[in-house]
Amino acid sequence: MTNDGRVDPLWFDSWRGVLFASARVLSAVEPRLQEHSGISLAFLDVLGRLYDAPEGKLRMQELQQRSLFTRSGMTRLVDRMEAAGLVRRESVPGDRRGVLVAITPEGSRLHEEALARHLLDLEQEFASRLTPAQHKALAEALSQFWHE
Amino acid sequence: MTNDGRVDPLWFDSWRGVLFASARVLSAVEPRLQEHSGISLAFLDVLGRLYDAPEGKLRMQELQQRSLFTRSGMTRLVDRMEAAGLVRRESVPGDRRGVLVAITPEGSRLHEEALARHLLDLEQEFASRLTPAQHKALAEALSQFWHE
DNA sequence: CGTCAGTAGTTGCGATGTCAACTATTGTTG
DNA sequence: CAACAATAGTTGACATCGCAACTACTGACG
Repeated sequence: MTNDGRVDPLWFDSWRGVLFASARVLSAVEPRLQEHSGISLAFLDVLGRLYDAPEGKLRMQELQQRSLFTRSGMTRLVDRMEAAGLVRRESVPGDRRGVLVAITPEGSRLHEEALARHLLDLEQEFASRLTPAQHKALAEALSQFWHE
Repeated sequence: MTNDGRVDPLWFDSWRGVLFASARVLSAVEPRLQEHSGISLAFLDVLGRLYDAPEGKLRMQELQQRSLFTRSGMTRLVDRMEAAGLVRRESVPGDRRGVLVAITPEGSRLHEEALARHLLDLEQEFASRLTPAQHKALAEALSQFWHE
């Protein structure tokens, strides 16, 4: 039914590769993170950003913009992380509308442990399947999608 | 707070590239598909598989295995597509447990139109940002993730 | 043949995420 | 400085998806 077996343009396999690689690796790695550290990738992602931030704090706004979530999505994510004791909401000095999200000591500890294991999982599911030259090529070709 | 600015192994930028490329391109392209053709990427994906299948029919099982959905997810997806008149459930001759999903004429028409536009969107958001050599490298490096 | 493990698909329930509307606060402008 | 647009974040209603339990049917084995 295809218009003779080859509809796809030249770049299509490259797109499919990106799509499937991310989906397959994520679905392999996320359950393990959940199992080992009891958190989702979204949690780890936010923990990481706070961990790397000055004083371990960021505004909701900043968290949201650097992530793949919407504002309301970030609100709910932080709700859950706060309920789990990993972050704390604080007020922003000088702007009573804003909210500052601060990582707790428990959040920091969990982040360190979870990230270490997570990197091992990623190593196995993704990194080890490509050569160093391939990693270099991927990084260069695709950096434009996150580098701003 | 990072253990001095560089925790990440060498392959990390390559992974981040894959992750962000897929997320950013999807979130750019999906709303446009929705707007132009009124369907989600999941719909288009299933339509495509049926369109390319002999007689435009596949079993639930086959649809599910070739996709990124679970069995229950595929049940619900097909529910919605059937409600929209794009596919029809039929019985499998010789196995009364099974369900055959058949694309309708309306589904075929929609697929043709939606895919054409979708490829243009992908072209713009993904393909045009890389050189042919880069596409070739990506395709070769990442084909292992979908090529079964 | 009758029993019973295995397979196909659906469904209830809960988790997660979006959109649009809302509240509260800030900033701008005549 | 009063009025009003803009910004920060939250909330309610809803869509989507996975897991585990369920139904129905098939096939293998004694």
